[in-house]
Amino acid sequence: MPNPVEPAAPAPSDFIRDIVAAHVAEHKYPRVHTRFPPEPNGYLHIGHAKSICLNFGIAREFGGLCNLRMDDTNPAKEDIEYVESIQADVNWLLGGWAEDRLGLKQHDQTPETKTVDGKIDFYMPPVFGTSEAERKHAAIQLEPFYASDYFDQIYEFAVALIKKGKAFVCDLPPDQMDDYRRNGKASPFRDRSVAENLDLFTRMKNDEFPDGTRVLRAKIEVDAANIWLRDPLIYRIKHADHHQTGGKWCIYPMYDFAHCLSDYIEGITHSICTLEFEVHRPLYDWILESLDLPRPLPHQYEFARLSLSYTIMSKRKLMQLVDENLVTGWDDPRLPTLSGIRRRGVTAQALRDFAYHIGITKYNGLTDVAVLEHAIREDLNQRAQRRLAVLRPLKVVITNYPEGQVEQLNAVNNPEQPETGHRQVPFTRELYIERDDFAEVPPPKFFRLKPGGEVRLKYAYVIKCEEVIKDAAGKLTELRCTADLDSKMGGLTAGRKVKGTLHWVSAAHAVDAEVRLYDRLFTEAEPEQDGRDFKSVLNPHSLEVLTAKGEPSLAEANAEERYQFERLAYFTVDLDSQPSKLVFNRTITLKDTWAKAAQKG
RNA sequence: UGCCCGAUGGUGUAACGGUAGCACAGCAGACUCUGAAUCUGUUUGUCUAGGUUCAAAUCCUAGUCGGGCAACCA
Repeated sequence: MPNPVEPAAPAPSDFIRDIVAAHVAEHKYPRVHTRFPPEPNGYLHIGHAKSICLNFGIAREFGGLCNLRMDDTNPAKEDIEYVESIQADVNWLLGGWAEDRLGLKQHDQTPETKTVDGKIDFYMPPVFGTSEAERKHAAIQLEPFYASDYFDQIYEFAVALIKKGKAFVCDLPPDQMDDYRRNGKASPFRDRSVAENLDLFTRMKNDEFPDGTRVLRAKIEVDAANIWLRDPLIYRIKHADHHQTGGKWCIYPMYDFAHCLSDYIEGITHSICTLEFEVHRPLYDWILESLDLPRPLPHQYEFARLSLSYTIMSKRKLMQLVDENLVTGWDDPRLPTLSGIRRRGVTAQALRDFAYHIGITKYNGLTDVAVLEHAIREDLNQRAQRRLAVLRPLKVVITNYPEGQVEQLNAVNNPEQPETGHRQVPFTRELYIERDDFAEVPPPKFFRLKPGGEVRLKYAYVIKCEEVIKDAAGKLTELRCTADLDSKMGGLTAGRKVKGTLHWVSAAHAVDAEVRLYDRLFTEAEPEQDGRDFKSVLNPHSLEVLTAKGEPSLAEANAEERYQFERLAYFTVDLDSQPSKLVFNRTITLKDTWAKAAQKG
């Protein structure tokens, strides 16, 4: 199959890459090391793709690495189903681009542990740059990193913090603690002795207390202007089985405590996240700086998350669409999930091009979905095999063409990639054309077929519409046309200039195929504008299912290939497709300036 | 309300004290055996007010508007 090379896009530049470039120039770190740390509590979406392309793009451009890490510190919300889908999505998006930058770890690998001069250190280096085949050959099983891999180490760090007098066990009930924090009041348990804190924290770990009765808090500043510095909670009791560690723990670290330490343990240099974590950065730094760690510390940088018009991105709301069966599942082709986008027929390449085009800033804007659509079309135009298929058939009989005759005509597979060659398309007396390509009363500038008018049938003849046949109800059933039999490629009148060219299929040879015509899921650019319920603006026409007539070669269509049904849209084989029942998803329509002109009238 | 962050055409971005550029969208045209693609042209912009400077999108101050945070979520 054609495999267009990565377009020679200029290396992107943005404020984060500028920082990394400066660090590289001054040799601040031995190696640039980023990470992509999703929580396995939902499916990845196109917003995550922006982050993946940033983190792996940086690794790629600066000769570094990027770890895939499950940020799994809240077993109540997480599930193994999500860790599996995340791995699949990341592998797909990285394929042919940055898989050699992906940092993974061996199964059962544990952090290297050292204590030097009373300083504790844990380090978990990645395995990287191995292909699937190499891994199989070496019989090593690689998997993502997990924050839960470090629960022992993170626990040790918490103990270290207690010993330094920088953390304490707090017995305040949740609502009271919130109240104290809001008002900048010190917890009455703030000044417990190190020994008592150590004892209590150990007993928390040993399952002596029920959920919610005690927490471990960092001892920073009771009335700091930044609320995240007001003695934040770093460990809570939660009696829940964890998808990775099972029943081993009944206490789990909070995000703020686990994240910076996971970054440190993995040797991350640039910890890139979205803007809402900006106010957490002082806490990120405080924890690492308080622990007296021997290796270089990671630093956090924030960028604006992606918002797309006609799209919702919140995991919770996507889950709602799935749970309420408003879509068919997480991989519904109308969803902005990576699995949905993939099923729709969008390539990883197109998504990466999109990610590069939108840039990285700290401004919370709304990206026009047209930018995405443009990236998809550009990619598919290069790679898609052209085919003839009719979505809404209208029968045409060529009255001067011999009955029973079959001509095999040469059709170009992809004019953008001439080396993909040709295929044969059968032409006969009875054909189907697109219903929309005929108008009994043509609007102005209509240069498709009309009574008495002429059009070119692609790769075949110029035909003239002689007669319009209707049934008793007055419904159009058939067109009777004559062909200029000298007008096909190489013929005497092949050079005739006819304004319109139509796609068609031979009625006798056509294969039936289910086509799923997807459109935007919402009718409004901002589904949640002014607090309106996004479900109130669902597009009732986001999916239309038809049975199309396709040229015979479509029977051999395969899932890896992309197709353009000429003059209509790009399609891909759906995973529901069977040899006995073909199913195609419409990825995206071709640009249609005629539709726009016709609408304007 | 407090704290933090941001603001460049319709949208997204670049310009790092010295000619406001690019992409998408729009519009007009050329070409076309895809009303696609391709090509050409083109409309539209530095939030406001002060200040610094020979010179400000850029630096400073204030304001306006927008976003985020104030979970035993991440």
